Amino acid sequence: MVTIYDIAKKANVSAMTVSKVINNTGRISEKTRTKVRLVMEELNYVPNQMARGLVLQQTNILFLLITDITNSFYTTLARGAEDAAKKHGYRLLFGNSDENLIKESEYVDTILGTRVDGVLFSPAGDRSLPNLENLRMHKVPFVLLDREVPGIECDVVLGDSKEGARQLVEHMIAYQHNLIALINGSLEVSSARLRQQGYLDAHKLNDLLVREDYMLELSYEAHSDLTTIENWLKALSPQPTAIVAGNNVLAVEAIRAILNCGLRVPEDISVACFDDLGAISEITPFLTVVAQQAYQFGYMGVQLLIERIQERENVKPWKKIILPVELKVRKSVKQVMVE
Amino acid sequence: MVTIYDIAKKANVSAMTVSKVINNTGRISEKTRTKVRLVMEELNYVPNQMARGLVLQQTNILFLLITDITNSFYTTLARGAEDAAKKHGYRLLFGNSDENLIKESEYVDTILGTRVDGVLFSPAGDRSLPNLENLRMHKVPFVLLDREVPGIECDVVLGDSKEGARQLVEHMIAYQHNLIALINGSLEVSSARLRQQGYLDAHKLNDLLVREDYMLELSYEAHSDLTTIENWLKALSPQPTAIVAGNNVLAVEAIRAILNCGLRVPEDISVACFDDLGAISEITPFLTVVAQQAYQFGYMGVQLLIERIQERENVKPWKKIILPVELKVRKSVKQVMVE
DNA sequence: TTGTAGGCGTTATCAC
DNA sequence: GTGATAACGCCTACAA
Repeated sequence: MVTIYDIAKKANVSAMTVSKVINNTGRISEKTRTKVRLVMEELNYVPNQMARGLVLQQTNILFLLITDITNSFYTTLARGAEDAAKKHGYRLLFGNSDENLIKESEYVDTILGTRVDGVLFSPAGDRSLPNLENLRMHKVPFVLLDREVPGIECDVVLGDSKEGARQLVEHMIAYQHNLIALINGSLEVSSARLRQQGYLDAHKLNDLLVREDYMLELSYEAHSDLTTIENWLKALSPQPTAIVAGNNVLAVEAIRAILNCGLRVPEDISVACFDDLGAISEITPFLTVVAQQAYQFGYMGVQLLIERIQERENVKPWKKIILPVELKVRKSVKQVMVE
Repeated sequence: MVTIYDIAKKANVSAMTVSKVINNTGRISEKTRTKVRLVMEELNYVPNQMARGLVLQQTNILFLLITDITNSFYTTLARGAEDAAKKHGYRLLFGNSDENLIKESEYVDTILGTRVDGVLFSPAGDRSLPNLENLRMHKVPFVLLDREVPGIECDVVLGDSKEGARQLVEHMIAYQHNLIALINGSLEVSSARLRQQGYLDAHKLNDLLVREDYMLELSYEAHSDLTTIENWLKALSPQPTAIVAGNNVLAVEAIRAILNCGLRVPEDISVACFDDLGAISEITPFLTVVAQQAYQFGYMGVQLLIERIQERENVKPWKKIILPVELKVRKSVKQVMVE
């Protein structure tokens, strides 16, 4: 491993001089500067960030923890975070918790151990609280993405979940549906609660009866537990004519379950959901969705985070950004014929 | 920041004793062990991995660099790598190069600086060579994923690109197509070359004429340069009845371009490609693809990497794993009516 | 069983 | 302009 001492020896200067050349600090004559630079090139020197981080107490690295690397919402978000981080001169590292609290806490350990400068955190749910408190206790700045966690105050970037769910339901209603079910993520996740609230609000506003058994609580993560959905569907009487899904993963599972039951979408049951699918939506525009500005989640999250890192002690009030949603009407919702 | 010295002071022992408790090394009495553990809990101690890495010269961290975090092939691969890394007690960090050599080399700098133990590397293309040589020069073990790079010897996990392309073309031929075009990634990427080779082989084997202007060389990355495809398509005479795309991103772009031209898929032009799309394929099984075992790429890649890390100097021969492909016939290819 | 000394690679401070 | 010294937090080797 090449160190500044190797450089120093070969360039006939002290290690300190090398360090100064590297960091452009202090006064160095142009002659020694180029000499040192040459030797660095020659020896392929790369500064050891661990040693650097040790003394500087900062790494210039941001960490992004997402809950499902397989979901295009989060990968698009990641692209946004990446671009913003780059713009501000930070490196970005990713982690994937898989909606799993254990994995999440392992990542928090990595984060704490690695001493990254800040974290963009998409929490698995309300029970992520200890993990966040852990971060807070160790004074690691973080910004929550997509989900809030009761009990912790911080900067956060959210989508307008309640409004989105309301739009989804009202879209169904506009198409003459009045038996509208909800397949949702765990109610231990803030967005799921808000989406349920939006679902309920829309019912109330339109004088529609809410049936308790029409609301199925699952998990946002892909677990392919299709039989649960199938059994739930079969047990419902009357059968809903429409299903709103809490996110795209659940929508896909719902549709698979519907097909497994020998029914069709949208002929027999209409489906719409939160979050768009990937590029495929553009060529087979099938699923009607409430799209979120995924890229912006990441981009703005990084901005909030960097502000927070740079102000440090300067206790600004926490910011909450709520990004608007957009209904994209496609083909998975059928107009019900009124007899 | 809590250090082992803080623990030591509070527990009335030396820092060394604390270190031994943390690492389960040396002989420590049960009494002091629990005493130290208690204080660690109380003070919420987290070992500083930078300091640790500095002296140990290893981090227990693996790095996965992918070229397109937005492509489900790579995210599924990432899940596989994650699971394998976890199984072996390593942490996994991700990076996304976006098929961009500059970003790639920046990540290499991060990798080098961070002193991770090993790297899973999906190179942007042949011109990634300097980046790989950089890794090699610094003795960082790495495994190439999905693409080879001429000029560097190393472990590698590949898909059977040539065979897959051949199957794609022969599928078209079986459906009576004989005007089959190819939209491919840059020929500076090994997989694109092999896919072109498979395309050519299939033509030869079936006594089909190869038209130079039927082969369009673009980039695997999503750049939405639709007009290029549109203009190319319009200039072709006779117009192809089928298009094979080098990957899923290109297929989506091809289809969009076709639609923009006022044509339909598959009625006017059939399309099939390499790599499956995400979960959506299961509910709207539209695009005919040659699917790769994405998860296995990551999983096996980590296994190769860890073997390499642990053997270190023990110069085993390089391994090349070629994963088989699977044709999934769906609806984007039309049977041509033979007059 | 526990503690001391030295060093991993870097930088801040201050003297020359 | 340049360099010696100490420190960042931890671990190995050795001593007590």
